[in-house]
Parts: sequence; C-alpha cells; structure tokens
Amino acid sequence: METQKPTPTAAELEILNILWEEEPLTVKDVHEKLAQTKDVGYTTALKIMQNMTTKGLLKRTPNGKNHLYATCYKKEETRGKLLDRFLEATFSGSASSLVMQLLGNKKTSKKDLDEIKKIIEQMEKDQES
Amino acid sequence: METQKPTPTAAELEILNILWEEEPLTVKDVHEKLAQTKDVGYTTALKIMQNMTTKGLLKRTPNGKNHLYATCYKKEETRGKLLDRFLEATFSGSASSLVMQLLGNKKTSKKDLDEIKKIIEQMEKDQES
DNA sequence: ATATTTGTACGACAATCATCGTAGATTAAT
DNA sequence: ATTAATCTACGATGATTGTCGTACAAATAT
Repeated sequence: METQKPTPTAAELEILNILWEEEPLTVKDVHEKLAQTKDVGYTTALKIMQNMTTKGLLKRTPNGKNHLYATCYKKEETRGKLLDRFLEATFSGSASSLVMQLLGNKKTSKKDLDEIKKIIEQMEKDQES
Repeated sequence: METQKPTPTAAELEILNILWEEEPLTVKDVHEKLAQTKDVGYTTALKIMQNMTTKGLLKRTPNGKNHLYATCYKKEETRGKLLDRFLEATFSGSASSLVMQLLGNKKTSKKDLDEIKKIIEQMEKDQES
C-alpha cells in the first residue's frame, strides 16, 4: 500500500504559501497573515492546519503553551506536483499549449517575456551537454 | 446580480475535453470515450453532464429519443480562466515562476522548447506595434 | 485563589462532488 | 402486443471541505 502523497486544496495552499515565506509559525501568526487578505476565523485556520498535519502536509512541534507549524514539502516540489496535475487535466499534458495560453490570454509584461526567454535559452544550453 | 461564470471541476473538465474535440455528442458517446481511460458508470457520466447543463456549462438539444450535448464556452476561454486561477493560487500570479517550474521540473522536449520560443518571439514582435 | 486571557481539541454544519441504483419512458424486436 | 433494449430522471450515498461554536487546558493577572 503506497502512502499517496497529499496534494493541498486551495485553502491549504494559501497557508503553505505563508509558511514557505517564514517558518515555523504558530496558528496565531498564520491566522494574522491570512486575515490580511481574507475574512476568516481563527478556528478555521486552526482546523485547516490540524487537517494538514493529519494529512502529512505540516509538522508540528510543541513550543511552550502553543505549537509551531512547519511545512513537510518544499515549495518547488509541491508546486511542481500541482503543475503537473493541472497541466494534464487542463491542457492534456501539452506544455506548449499552456505557455501559449499563458502568454496569449493575459497581457504578460515585457519583463516577464524577457525573463521567460532567458530561462528557455538557459534550458537549451543545458540540454546541449 | 452578476451571473457568476461557472468553472468546471476535474471530472467536468474531462467531459469538456471530449466535447471540444467533437460536438455535439450524446451521453452514450461521451461515456464510451470516458470509459476508454477511466472506469466510470454510464449514469455517473449522465449525472455529471446533467449537472453541467444546470450550471450552464453545457447546452442540450433533443434528438429523437435522446439528447445531444454541446459546450457553452470555447476551449480557450475556459482554459484561460482556469489558468488564471491556478496561476494566482499556486504561483501568486507570477507567470515567469510558472514557466520556470514548468521547464525546470519536467524534462520538456526540445520540440516544446522550440515551440515556446517561437511563441515568445512572436509575442515580442506583436508588442512592438 | 479566582478571574481573564490565550491557545488547542473536538464536533457540528452545510455545500459540493463523484458515484451509482432504481424507476420510468420510449423505441425496437419478436 | 408483449418483451427487451436503450436513455433519461431522480434520489441516495459517502467523501471532502471550509466554516465555526463550544469546551477544555494552561498561563497570567488581579
């Protein structure tokens, strides 16, 4: 029996994004940051973080009278997994379709374009070896 | 009151992907295609398509004893919306982060790279005007 | 010592989804 | 005209999620 790696929901991802910037944090810390952009109760944040701990998305260490929470997986790993899933579901796995949609649909800034171009050139160089 | 545009779930998207290739189709047609890659019952497919019709994702026209189903929104429009949502949730809206992850994480084929590069060059040309 | 604050645990709730069983209607076959 | 096959409608189910309310435990303040 494989222990299926958990994939976060949207609400869970918001919390992960906070923790990836700075960890470990208490529930209170996370809730305060969450509340800056979202109207959400303390116990809601707590519950989600507890669920995440049960799922294996977060780990928790006692810290005096409260707990400190930290992520179990690195940002890149999680994002990569989510991206793969999304790419498959939405673009039938075609990376170029995704990029075309990304660049065509929204007005992507020139800066973004340049950055992306640099990435691709670097990729090509790396691939030559 | 705005009529919030519906966004498909994962299962709904599978059905949309089938219909975008060829429409309109009957439930039977869709189910047969679905069953090629997934073990799913006829009534499940039917129910999902009924839900989608209620939601405004599909439209239906009587056709003899059965119905023909077709999509309400174009592929690009729906994919664009999903991509925007995903980009915001997972990469905090940073397109270049997404592309970097996309190209770095998976071994994207040289063909994909070239295609993407062409797209970008075209974008830059268009932006000059 | 009692009261207040602070944090956690637990359970309840409604909403959404994917799934299917069953029943009814319509068409086709015998 | 029965019988069988084919579709659709409807309802039920279980899982998952996001949301809180409430209760409990520990620490702090009066």
